[in-house]
Amino acid sequence: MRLSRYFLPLLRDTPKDAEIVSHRLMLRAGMIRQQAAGIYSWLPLGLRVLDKINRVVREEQNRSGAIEILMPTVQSADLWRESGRYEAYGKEMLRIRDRHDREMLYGPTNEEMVTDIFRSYVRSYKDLPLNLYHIQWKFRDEVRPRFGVMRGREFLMKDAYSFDIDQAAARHAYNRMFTAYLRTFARLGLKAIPMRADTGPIGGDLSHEFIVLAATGESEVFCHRDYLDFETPPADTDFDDVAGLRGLVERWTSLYAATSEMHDAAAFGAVPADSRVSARGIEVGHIFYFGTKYSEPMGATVAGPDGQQTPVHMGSYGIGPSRLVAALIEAGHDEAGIIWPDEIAPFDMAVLNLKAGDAATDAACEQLYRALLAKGHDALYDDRDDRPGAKFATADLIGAPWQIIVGPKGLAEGKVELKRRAGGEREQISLEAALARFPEKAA
RNA sequence: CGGAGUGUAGCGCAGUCUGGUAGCGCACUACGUUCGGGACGUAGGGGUCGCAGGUUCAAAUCCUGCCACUCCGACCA
Repeated sequence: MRLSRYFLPLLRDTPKDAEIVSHRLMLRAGMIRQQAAGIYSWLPLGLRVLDKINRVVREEQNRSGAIEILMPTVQSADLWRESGRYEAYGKEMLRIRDRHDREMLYGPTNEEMVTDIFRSYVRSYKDLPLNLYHIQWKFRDEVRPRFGVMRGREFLMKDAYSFDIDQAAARHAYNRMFTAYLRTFARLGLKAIPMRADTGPIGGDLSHEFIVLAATGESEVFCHRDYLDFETPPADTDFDDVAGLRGLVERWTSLYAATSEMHDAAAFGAVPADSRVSARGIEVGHIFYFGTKYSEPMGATVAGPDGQQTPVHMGSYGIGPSRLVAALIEAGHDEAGIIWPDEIAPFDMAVLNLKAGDAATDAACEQLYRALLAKGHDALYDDRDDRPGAKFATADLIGAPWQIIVGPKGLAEGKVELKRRAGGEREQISLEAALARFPEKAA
């Protein structure tokens, strides 16, 4: 992308409403625009990041055996009356009437709807296990939205729903998703620790929140230090290996870890003092097993091996990609701007033309830029006729993992500068050598 | 929903107490000089002062009502 033809509305002054660093940087980098309290437009740079997070989330969901669908944002109240939640959900649910005065709602979650889909088609235990997910906008009319997209009213959520014949099978579905979540957050460069959690209005009796430790986190959390060094399940994990996943989850839940609601001071006190971590955390994922809470009232049953109809055991599993954008910035930034993980960065590298209009510099940049595109990289080419300082500042702010700095001085010696955003390491190398650093990228 | 604030140009702010032609910095436009870590000069453009009433010769400023947004608390992917 040529910056001169892009839409990247950067701000030099920080809007006063932005309190936390991720919100400030998202506004300054032109990623989002607030439209109302807790409601945001996603501008090109922000959308790129969101899409890249979604891609990782999808890959790991698919790997675990979940199947993607897409359900609507607007739902019928009737469906929610079946589960009893239309009354129970309260003012957080945005209720709407259509032109025929039918009661509708903007979905805060999709248990009812996915259960309806399930009961409409699935008749036999032989079709289980089944896990359906979608990535869709949700609306929860929070009393007090804050921290930008960290706690918006409208937010993007990946929500998966598992259907199994009995509790033991559902437990394995839970473990599959648990494992997928560990992988997802690790791929995003985040250390997310699963913590026993309260189940809230979703219901059920088995639930974990995945918490990223961060100074600006909303909740107080307590855990064993060893979790920070636990290894991530590998990509070739066998998601059908019941015993293997059970062992994995047992290990990841063997040590103390709890949010403040579930905190047990005595149990935490039993952890050796130098292993106690008491910190703040950002909830980036939440998984639940809730048995037949929805399948029973809504009649989601299948025929078992004995021919009898039995309600299916369900679980639901949420990740907030829009919140993850903020969490990633909280975890990766410095004074100059955002430092993205390579896989999530909106652009893989920025080519900085330090003297746009200079024939030799322009030619070198063009050559570099086209070659990078041809190799499948998302390259950003800063071809604006602007001062070098402004270009460095822009590149630092938006956080491309690499900067390739091309100017007349370097070119006179046949060199360009390659700079790593994360550590700031720089080296002067030939244009060809710089290009060789970025091999063909798989689509 | 309780408490505290803020609404003046795209962003950050002054002006409001004490009513009298709407300002500053950045950004934007034009020209010139600059150019390896957010330059400088000159000349410009851009505002129903959140909205609606009221008081007054005169309202950004005073009064009343409303709306929006932010922060602290209780609640939450």
